[in-house]
Amino acid sequence: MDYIAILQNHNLKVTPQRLEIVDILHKNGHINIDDLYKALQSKFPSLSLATIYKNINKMCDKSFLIELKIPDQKNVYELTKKEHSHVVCSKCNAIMDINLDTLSILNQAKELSHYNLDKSSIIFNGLCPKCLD
Amino acid sequence: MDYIAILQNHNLKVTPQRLEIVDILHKNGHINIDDLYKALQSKFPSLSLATIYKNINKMCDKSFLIELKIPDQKNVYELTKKEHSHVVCSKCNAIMDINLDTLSILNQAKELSHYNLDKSSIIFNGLCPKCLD
DNA sequence: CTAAATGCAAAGCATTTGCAAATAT
DNA sequence: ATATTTGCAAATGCTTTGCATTTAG
Repeated sequence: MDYIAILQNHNLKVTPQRLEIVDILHKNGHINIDDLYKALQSKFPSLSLATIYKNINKMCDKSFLIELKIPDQKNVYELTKKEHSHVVCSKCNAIMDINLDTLSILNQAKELSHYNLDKSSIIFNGLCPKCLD
Repeated sequence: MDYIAILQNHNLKVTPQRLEIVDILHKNGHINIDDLYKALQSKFPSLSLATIYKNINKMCDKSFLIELKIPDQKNVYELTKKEHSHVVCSKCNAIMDINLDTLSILNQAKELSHYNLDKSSIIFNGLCPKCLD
């Protein structure tokens, strides 16, 4: 995947730090600030948390990233992609994307609330197959 | 509603501060820490934020309260009641409860994920009827 | 009487800000 | 050449903790 073009399309200068951040996000799917920091240490020993925060915030502002607020856990970040929902393992914290029939759920919510809804944040909690054993 | 009994049922001593917290929660439906603090000032000028945090945390531990993490907003708290979802106005921050067909949504999520899910957190964003005008 | 709750001040984290030096375009 | 980004240190802000005092049961 062409991270360089993606960054440029969002008016973000292409720095080595950013490329690595995007790469880690792409490989991990979802990651929190601390784990991202740890994952960056080896390649950029001098990289500071401040830089991570600045980048993550800017990327969120540009809708390049999405911030996920998960009950009882730290916020995690993921590259923006097609709308989807999440299931989270209460034991090992594994996060998985799922594609619900969001449209019908959203319509249900619109009818019930009379709000003009455009976004949904749907998160489930439970045990993943591995932790079930 | 009998707040005293409710507190006692959860092994929480009945203090004037707690009664007022529960009363405010009951009247407001959803409230964040700061607004709760402000709302308590007049009746308890000496009440400290530490006390609020201690109480809110204890009440959450006892499943007497639920913490709601809303995208781009401060966490809010509500008295635990029958499972439900929330719609939030992106403009005035009004929060409304709705009763979706959670069971079928949960089943859909179970099938897709193969997780053994037991909890869901479903939040929608958009404009409320008032802010639409 | 005992255990728990309150309120204050201090401590602890997470996140943001300011600024000088480095880097991307 | 200019504007942006980085990285450090300091500042901010939110939440928790410790402890002495008060209060509930």
